[in-house]
Amino acid sequence: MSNKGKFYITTPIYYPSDKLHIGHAYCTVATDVMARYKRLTGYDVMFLTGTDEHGQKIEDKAREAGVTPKQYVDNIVEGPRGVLDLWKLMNISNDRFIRTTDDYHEHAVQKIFRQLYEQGDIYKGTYKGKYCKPCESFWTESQLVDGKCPDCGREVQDAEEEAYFFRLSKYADRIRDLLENTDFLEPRSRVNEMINNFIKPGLEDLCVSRTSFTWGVPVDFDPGHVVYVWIDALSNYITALGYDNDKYNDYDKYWPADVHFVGKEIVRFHSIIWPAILMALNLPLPKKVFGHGWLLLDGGKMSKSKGNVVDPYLLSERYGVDALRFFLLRTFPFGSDGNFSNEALIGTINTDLANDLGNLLSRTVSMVGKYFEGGTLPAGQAADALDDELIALASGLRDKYEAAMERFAFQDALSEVFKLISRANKYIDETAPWVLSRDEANRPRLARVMYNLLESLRISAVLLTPFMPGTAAEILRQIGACPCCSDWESAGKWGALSATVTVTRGGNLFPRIDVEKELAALEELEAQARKAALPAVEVEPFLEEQVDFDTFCKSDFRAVKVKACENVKKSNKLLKFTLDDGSGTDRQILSGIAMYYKPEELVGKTLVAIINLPPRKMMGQESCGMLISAVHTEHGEEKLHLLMVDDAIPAGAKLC
RNA sequence: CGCGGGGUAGAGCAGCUUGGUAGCUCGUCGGGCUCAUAACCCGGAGGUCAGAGGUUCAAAUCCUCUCCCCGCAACCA
Repeated sequence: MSNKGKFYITTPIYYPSDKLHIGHAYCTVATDVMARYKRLTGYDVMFLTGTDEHGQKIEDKAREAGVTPKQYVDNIVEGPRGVLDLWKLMNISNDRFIRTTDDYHEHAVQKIFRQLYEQGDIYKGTYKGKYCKPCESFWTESQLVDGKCPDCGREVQDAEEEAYFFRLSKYADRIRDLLENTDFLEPRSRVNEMINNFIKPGLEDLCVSRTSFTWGVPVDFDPGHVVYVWIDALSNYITALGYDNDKYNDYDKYWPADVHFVGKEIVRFHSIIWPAILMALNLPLPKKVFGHGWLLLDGGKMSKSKGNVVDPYLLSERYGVDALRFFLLRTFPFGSDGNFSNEALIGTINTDLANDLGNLLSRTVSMVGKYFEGGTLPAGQAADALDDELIALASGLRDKYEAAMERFAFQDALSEVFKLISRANKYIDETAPWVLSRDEANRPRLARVMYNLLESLRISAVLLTPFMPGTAAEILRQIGACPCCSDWESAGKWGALSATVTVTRGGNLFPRIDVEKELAALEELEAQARKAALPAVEVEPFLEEQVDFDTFCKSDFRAVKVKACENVKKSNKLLKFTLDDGSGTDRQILSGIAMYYKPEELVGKTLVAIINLPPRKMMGQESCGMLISAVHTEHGEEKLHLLMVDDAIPAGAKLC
């Protein structure tokens, strides 16, 4: 394999305030595919990912959970089913993983901050904002909701705090030139967004320190200040290579980055702030920033609050990592948003992977085994004009694939591969090997047909390797490809596979999925997950208003005994109680609790009722009073318990 | 007039930069095959490309306006 030089690629460092979702997986898989592709083609690749672990939100989350911020992020990053587990499961081949809480990074950030301060690119000023006293939180004008605190809705007041600022404005012209006149930022549509929204209105200096929280890298020359996200997080791309630290020593080798893959919401930080910081540090700029689209759910974005976060861990376990990896890049154009759905996922697995690719391998290997002793093709094969189209398509595939990959057009690259897979399936129909097999004279021809199919599979498998490493290896194993006909070089050459190859029948690559059943199962799982995400127990908020003693005393609570209880006809909520209230006359009360109790289990119980409410008709029957219950919410579900008291209490006993 | 993206067959999407027969997947209808994971192959039906106007010999594609959906607006990929 020829060494073409280095390739440094990064994902954003994710914010571990919660478990990662399918959107994070999308970005990371795309980066992984690119990294594997570059390695395949002979580059020395450095692939970096990591986590951005400081900030107010994590400080808050940790407090809620009753742990230290470090314990909190440790759990999400290193804990069970955490970030590291997820990337391992998804077969992510990152060479390095950076956490912004790593010592070497923190020290480097302090050095960078100090350098920028000493050379005048960072200065001390005041940060003006709005302050909510009860919440002890700073807000910017734009964060306010109707001019009030977005958290509690109360009035806010003007406030100032001391802060350090980065002279972003100084670099405005150079940034504008970078965006408008180079292909630094892609896709191109993102450039307009940046220019119109941020450059044209004028770049303001950027607040790069905080005193309102402590979970961050301390500014070492000014206690009380912590470095804010910009310098802390963005600089990971160079500190992870060893910039300003002794942990690593690869800065000179790999910087500048060849591409930063980022989500569209952080394009601004990577295309404006990050280059400006690098300009100030007098360092080379990354060659490219690519802002990919989002995975949407039901047309809207994913968010915890919508309770619609899809769990990549679960999907990987259920369908296999390769299927999920493939689906993410096959289905959605990388530069724009895509609609994630379980139907689409299962549909893609069935159509592309099971029916087309899996079945092609299965039928091909099976025929070779059936028609040729020991699954070995004989020498002396007979070509035919019928083969030309297939061979031409397969021979030209690598170049088309490469062109698409170089544009980060994963969807197009896969689409090209599947054109060949499709063509090969058709080729089987055209050549009808089962007909050839009936006459021994056709043996040379039959062997050639099989060889052509194996060759098509081989080239496809090599090119699928970055997307589905495990699957591609299994295909190559089954068709008997040796390492020398499994590399990038060989993918561009028809005929690399030995003519007398021996195949090995294996299991099905991707079993077909029963769509209906599977969707129902997934919905059930997601419902459970949603439920688990809701608070375990919630109770009604307490009333602020006071009730005076006399009013309270007017409510006549009594112990009552259930003499009979039955469902009310045509009602699915109401139970009809016949009660002994100690007066000697039966009392009838209707209560809307049929979904919580069966009538027969209540007979004989001693309950509590208020008996001096005005009688009220429900479903044509009179209810004289109300039974008292305790209510609360569990995982979003209403729960109710009738108040049952000691049976030693006689009917009619007054509660006071 | 804050900015950006989008509105193309029943569903989901590509095509739009560089105008010239409207394409893919699923679904549906019909046919073929039997090697294979009830998979594979062929064919049909189904679209006034959101609406209106303009440029042009020619517009889904370029320009103008209108309507609708979504996202962003200092840190959720």
